[in-house]
Amino acid sequence: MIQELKENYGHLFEATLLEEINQVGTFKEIPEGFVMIDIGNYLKSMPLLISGAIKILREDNDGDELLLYFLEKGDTCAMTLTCCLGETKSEIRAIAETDAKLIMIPIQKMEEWSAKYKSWRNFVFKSYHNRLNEMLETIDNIAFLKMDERLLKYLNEKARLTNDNIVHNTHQEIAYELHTSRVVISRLLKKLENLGKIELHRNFIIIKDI
Amino acid sequence: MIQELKENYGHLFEATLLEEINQVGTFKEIPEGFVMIDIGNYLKSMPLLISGAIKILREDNDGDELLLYFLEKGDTCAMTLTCCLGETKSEIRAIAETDAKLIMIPIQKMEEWSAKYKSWRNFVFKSYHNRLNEMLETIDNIAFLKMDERLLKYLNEKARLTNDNIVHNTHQEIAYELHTSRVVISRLLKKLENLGKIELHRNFIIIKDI
DNA sequence: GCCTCGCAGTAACATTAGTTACACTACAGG
DNA sequence: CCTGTAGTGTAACTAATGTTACTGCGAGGC
Repeated sequence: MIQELKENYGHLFEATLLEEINQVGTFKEIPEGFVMIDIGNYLKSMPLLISGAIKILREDNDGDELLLYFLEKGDTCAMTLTCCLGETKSEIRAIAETDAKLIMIPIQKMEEWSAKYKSWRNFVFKSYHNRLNEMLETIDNIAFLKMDERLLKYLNEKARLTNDNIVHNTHQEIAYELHTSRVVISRLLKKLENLGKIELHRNFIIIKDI
Repeated sequence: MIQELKENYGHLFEATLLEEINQVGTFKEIPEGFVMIDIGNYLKSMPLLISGAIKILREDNDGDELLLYFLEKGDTCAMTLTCCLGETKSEIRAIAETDAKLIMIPIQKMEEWSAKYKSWRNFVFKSYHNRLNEMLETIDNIAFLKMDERLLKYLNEKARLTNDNIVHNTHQEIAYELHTSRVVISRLLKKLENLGKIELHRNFIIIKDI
């Protein structure tokens, strides 16, 4: 593990902390689609993401979903942080968007390292900072943009994440994540295709003007 | 100052920390409507709220606003925390919703106390936690609720905050905060009045079924 | 008292999004 | 090769929200 840890977090943490992480952390590989955290779960460890992408979702009372944001390499889950400390249930669902590698840290270490390592504190604060900003952007998207703009952003974000201009999703899946209906998505996608921005196929979409 | 500090934060912080806060903090009273932080500001101190309420707003490119959430007694501004650490500009606007009292802490103390006092770390983490949850709730409101439900929630929240079942706002002001138009708000308010939930007057609204 | 201006009520219409229904097609599995 | 199913395209309609335009009211300033 130490190799991947160093590569991704070496510039953030001092050697002694890296050593501690190496000792208590567990390396994990998870497959695309794996539900890492579900709403209502209690969390016993926090993840440091090495590679891949995790999508964070919110659910309403009717079970309808909404995509909040994605986590990438070098990120951790701020929700986990708050859950661990407050010992409250998870408010969100986390699903592997792609295959992913990560290191799980037992939560007791959170507090211990926060006292001991400045770099750890900074990392935790920075994670919160990033997450708050992503939440802000999500709010901007929902509140200020129309569905067609949100859709286009969504497609571009997906393409960026997977480093691939082909988005492998059905209209139905997209509709879930944007919290709307399949028909609406099909309609808007067709409009985007007519504008020459994308190319529609069964089960995948080619993004033409990233 | 020490009196109000003790009353509001005495149970959170140990005596030595309270003493430090007392030494470096500045007591401030601000009037309703005062713009404490604006978008783009750099922040040099963080506020501990003693009394009153602060509203936190987001703005889009067209200058249209959206209410994110309110801060109350015992809260601090998580955005300030992240701004201080990252030395980035503020992404939000903070306006005193009512007259308010607060203690301003120079940001250098943030890091110092985080290393020194467990209770301070917990306070900071808990603040982040609260803010993230409030952002989540805001997202829920915008994404999952219709405008009439959002409006009702807004009115009830206002009444709760000011401890008064009369909301002193024009329709236009409400429209700004919910990011819609005055006509829409007037229409929905009239509907709520017909349902017996509120009573409309010039410049204020009486909430009847809190 | 009169005038002005901000506030609120409402109609009429446009746009956006959500819903229902149905047709068509590609693909997997027998 | 046939068939079932999931995915997609599209029409027709409803609901929700946004926009424009106009009216009337009430309080403060002169």
